[in-house]
Amino acid sequence: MDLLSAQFLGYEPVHIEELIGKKGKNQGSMRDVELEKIKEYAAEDADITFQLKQVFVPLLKEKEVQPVFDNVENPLVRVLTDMEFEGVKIDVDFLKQYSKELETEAKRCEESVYAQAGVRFNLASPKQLGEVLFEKLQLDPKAKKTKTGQYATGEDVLLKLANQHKIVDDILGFRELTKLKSTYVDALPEMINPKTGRVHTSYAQAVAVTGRLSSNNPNLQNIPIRTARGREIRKAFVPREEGRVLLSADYSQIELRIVAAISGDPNMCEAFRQHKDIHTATASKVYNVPENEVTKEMRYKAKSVNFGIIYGQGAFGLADNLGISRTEAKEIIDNYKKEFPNIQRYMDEQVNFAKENGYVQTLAGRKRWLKDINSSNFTVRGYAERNAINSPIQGTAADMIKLAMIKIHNEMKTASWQSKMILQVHDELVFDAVPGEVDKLKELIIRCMTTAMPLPHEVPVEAEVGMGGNWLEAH
DNA sequence: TCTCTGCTCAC
DNA sequence: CAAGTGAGCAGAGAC
Repeated sequence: MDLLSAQFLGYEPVHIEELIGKKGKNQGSMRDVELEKIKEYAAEDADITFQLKQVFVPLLKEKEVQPVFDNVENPLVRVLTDMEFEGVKIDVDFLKQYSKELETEAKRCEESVYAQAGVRFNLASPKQLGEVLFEKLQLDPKAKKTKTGQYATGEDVLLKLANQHKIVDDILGFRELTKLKSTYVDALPEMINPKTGRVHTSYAQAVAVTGRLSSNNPNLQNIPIRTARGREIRKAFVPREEGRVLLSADYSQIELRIVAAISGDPNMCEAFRQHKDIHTATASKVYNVPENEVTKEMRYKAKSVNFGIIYGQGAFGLADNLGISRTEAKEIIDNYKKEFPNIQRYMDEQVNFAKENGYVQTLAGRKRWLKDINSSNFTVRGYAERNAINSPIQGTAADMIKLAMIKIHNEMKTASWQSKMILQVHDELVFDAVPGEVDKLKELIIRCMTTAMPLPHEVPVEAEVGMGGNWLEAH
């Protein structure tokens, strides 16, 4: 859904691009298909449900997904429409000020790079940067190239050169600062709808193949949080009015809980049932030490393995990721498989199921078709096999939060609350709340998120909620 | 002006 | 060969 289609659900039409007098740069094809279809069927005065089925059924492939359509996607349309319509307030003054700071800092990094390189060039061009680093400065005689023959200058490549030349810090600094400035700090104020004074994202319901939502114009699902400078940007996401607060609720380790539950692995299920720190518990098993003797490094490595499992990562990837030898990586993975035997079995089962049936599915019955699963090409087949492992996990998490959103939205609507659900970021929901409703809202959110879709083997689902004067504080 | 590429942000 | 799902920016080059 997007804001435009709101008019067919009884809202006044608000079209961001028209109001700003500027066309969106990246008009997703789904959005256009959706709009055309809706216009077409609206002209025939057809029922909205029917209209949307015309849109989604061909995309999600036939009737077998009907339960997912009827129980999840169709009810979710109204929820997303409301969220898009409500939008989120942005503190423009804060961003304007921050933009200047980023500009100054970026300039300093840039000048420092030119001074150290002994030439001036366009630092924002990976092509030019590669030539400077690997031809003029000769930082790595075995420098990797991209498929188009340029030198690769991605973050991972540069980090490996960091102890060789001080220039690397300034290059990475420049990259971080200009990324933040161009993608968020300068772009967001431009996206404010003059009528509402807020930014209204569009959620795409049928773009991500796993069943996740995606967000665009602007994308509010990739607002920085990892670095200190990036995190600042979240301070600009504020309640719509004086006196209101932002509330943020996160699922805790939802994908790992889903792995545990659908694989039925006894050790991992038990760790969750006992409310243990899952990465510490994993490290304890893998390294065969008591939990109180798990070191930071052991936990860090176990965490990496846990995430790798979700993606179908192998020893090579783990070694690369952790900067350890492939022998050590293989040892860790072998131990992991031994301690959590059902996880390996689950992965094999998913791949075999896909090979026989041509698809895999989530707990709610959402399917992902994998046409390459029996390919004779190793690379192509390997990719499909990792999809077979990952999709049910990522997709089940998507099913769960969507069901929670529907329940929360229904209850808020029925009781005519003034607080609004405004954002979804895969495992997080954000609310713009009035103070008088905060307590009951917190209760509602936690209750719905944790019970919307109970997991097998009594694996508990947990969610945390925070509150504050901006998105950063709410975390 | 459009499209592709490389890169980087999120979960 | 080697880690899943997305969106958006600037550069580079085709037209």
